[in-house]
Amino acid sequence: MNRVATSVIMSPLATRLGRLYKVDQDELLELERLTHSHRLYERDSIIVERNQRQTQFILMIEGWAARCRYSPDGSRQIIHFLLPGDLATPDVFVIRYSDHDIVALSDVTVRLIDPEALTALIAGSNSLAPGLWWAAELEDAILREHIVRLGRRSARARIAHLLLELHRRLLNVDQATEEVFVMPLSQTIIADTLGLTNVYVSRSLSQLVKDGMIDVKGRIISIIDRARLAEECDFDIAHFHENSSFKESYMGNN
Amino acid sequence: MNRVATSVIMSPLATRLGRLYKVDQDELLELERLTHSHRLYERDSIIVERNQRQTQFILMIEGWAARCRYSPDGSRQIIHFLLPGDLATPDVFVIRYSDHDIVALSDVTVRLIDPEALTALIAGSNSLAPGLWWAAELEDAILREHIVRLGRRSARARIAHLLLELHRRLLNVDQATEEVFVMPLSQTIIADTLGLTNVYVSRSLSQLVKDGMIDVKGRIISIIDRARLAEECDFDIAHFHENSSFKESYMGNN
DNA sequence: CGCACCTTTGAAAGCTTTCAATACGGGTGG
DNA sequence: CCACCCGTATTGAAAGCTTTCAAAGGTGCG
Repeated sequence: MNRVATSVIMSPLATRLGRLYKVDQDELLELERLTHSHRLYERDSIIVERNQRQTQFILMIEGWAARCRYSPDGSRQIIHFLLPGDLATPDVFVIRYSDHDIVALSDVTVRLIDPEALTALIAGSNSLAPGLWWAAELEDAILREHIVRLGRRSARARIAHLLLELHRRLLNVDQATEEVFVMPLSQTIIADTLGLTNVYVSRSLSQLVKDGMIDVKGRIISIIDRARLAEECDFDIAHFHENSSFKESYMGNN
Repeated sequence: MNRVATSVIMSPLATRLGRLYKVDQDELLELERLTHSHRLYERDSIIVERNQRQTQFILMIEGWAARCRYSPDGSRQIIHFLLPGDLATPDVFVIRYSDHDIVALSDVTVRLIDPEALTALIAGSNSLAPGLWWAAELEDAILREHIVRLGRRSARARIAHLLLELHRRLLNVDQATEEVFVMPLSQTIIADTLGLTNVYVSRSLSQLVKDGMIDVKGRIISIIDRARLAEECDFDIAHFHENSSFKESYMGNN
């Protein structure tokens, strides 16, 4: 835990960009070698604060974080989970003040990159810009999916859908096997994500277990019957845009 | 209705970018003069279809449209409203196939711009790229706000919040007065947006009217008591990022 | 005038929350 | 090694918000 990855080992972001969006390996290495510093955050600490001036391009290396908003009554809505390889502040180039908090849900390691250094690197590359842009668009797609989940699905289906989504995202950064993954979230955090209460998350989750679709052992989730799970919540991986490539984009060499 | 704006009159997008993000007027004129074609869509027609290959940068000129997703049971979730001046396909540069539908909610006029022509224009400009990027980030902020709305607010508050948000967005493109705006949406469409039923939208909306917060006459909405409305739903315009400027961004000349 | 679409209203049912109490699990100290 | 503790998870019963089903009332337009 909290060990800082060395530069020779590909970061989770590079893994995703290379594997899923066919970004050139050598340009990914440039990204890895870019001057930067790592920073650790303990669980429950604030990585970015709402209304705070943003100055760094922040990249998730290890651990889980979340974008969230707090309401006056103290309730919290988790907007998006940030996993290893995700861009925490893709908007640092054009937005000065963050409109939400980013909090660490586990101990977290991030990389801080100077926006101007990144701009310079991108200028000398032809696959990095579309690659990073693709990663940012991927988050948008997940946000849209989250809206559908909140607006049109039952508690059971919301939970099933979230599990499948997180599993897929972890698979894409080599942090899950085909059937098992670690989800460091309390049921209260899941509730804050899905617009439910922790009590009802407990009830619904144990129903999924009883129905033989998943298995839960502490923070370890096993997908037992993916087909039934996916059918129940209308899960579709199309929105992960995994069959794209920068070479086929309008920013590629086509 | 459906009259095509001439190139000399600033499009709603240019209005927003100039006024809210301080993009240079002359560069905005370049954008207006860019080769392009207009296209009309009737109400209920499909502007972009899910899984369809995207090829054009589409700009909303007139009318309302929505990003939406249909579930197997036939229910629909509206993800985001597209108003005049909005970017319908900001992701055309890096995403090949759309993950959702864009449908016309009223008769709609759009501008179709060739992505490569836009790329060329942006390359010769220094405020257009951050401007368009800012507009895209603004949509992200609205999506995040929508998630909070769906996850953590009552039906009443969801409706109040949506009304205030749409009012603000229309104000920013000169399509509303301080108190009144036209919302060409049936209550069923509002329900599809807010994760409710049309019946309950009707009940909640008439409560807001009875409580003297708003007035509804057909499609014309009047904000009567903005303060109370905003307080009830915790509305905050910070996420519109209206006090930013490209000159203060990492892509500006700072 | 009549049809199509939209809104309103009532009553019953349903999903989820609330409140409150009990159980579990992992780490610490005796 | 066991007792204790704290955060987390589970369970029950009652209440509440929203949906469903159904029917009636409006509104605009050909």
